[in-house]
Amino acid sequence: MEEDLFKALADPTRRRILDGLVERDGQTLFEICARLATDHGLGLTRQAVSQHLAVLEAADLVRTRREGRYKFHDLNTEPLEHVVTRWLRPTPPGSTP
Amino acid sequence: MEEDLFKALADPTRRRILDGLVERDGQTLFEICARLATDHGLGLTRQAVSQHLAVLEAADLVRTRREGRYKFHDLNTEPLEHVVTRWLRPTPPGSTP
DNA sequence: TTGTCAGGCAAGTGTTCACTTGCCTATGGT
DNA sequence: ACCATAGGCAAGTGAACACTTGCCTGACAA
Repeated sequence: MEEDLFKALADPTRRRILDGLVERDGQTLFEICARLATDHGLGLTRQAVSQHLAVLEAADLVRTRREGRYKFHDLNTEPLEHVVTRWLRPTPPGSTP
Repeated sequence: MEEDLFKALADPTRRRILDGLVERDGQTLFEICARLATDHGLGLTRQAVSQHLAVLEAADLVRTRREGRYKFHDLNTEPLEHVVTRWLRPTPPGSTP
């Protein structure tokens, strides 16, 4: 749903998680927790990050794959494609000199 | 702020307001109220819409200009430009056959 | 089997948010 | 002057949200 997408993007921590996944795909939950702590100084609980990942997954911004006892998280940019263009008006010619 | 932008986009009513401003720029508060009611069946109070417009204005998505007792609202798409591209990874060649 | 590591489920808490109600200001018409 | 119109300010309410704590499941190694 479109609703899930915008709600997922509304939280700054979730946007940081997306930033981290752009750098390296296939991170595990503990990796994401560590990166949030070291790179951004966010001391979040493992469950907090897990819930954020659930929201991102509901928005289809993050895909997951299990291997053994690890669960890797991959970024999916496809829902973002037609989001901004929704309001980007065709600029009238001559309005941007 | 970036925070204000994403929070502004998080609410469905505010996204409808943006949709309406894409169709016709320079709408007044009562016009926006009427369009939300007729086009989308949303029976919102004038103050509710006014508060939504304040949030959109804080995100710089809406610019306002006063003329007499009227206040016209104009859409500003500039904050949306570099939003999505933040996470749009350069697709590796051959990954989209 | 026992211990450990990665992750999940569920209830509880405090804050933020959307929306309403009530009153106030200012501009314009008659 | 009057009154209607267009909008603003502020307090209050109920729901959604972010985050925590505590316990439980499943996979690997000794």
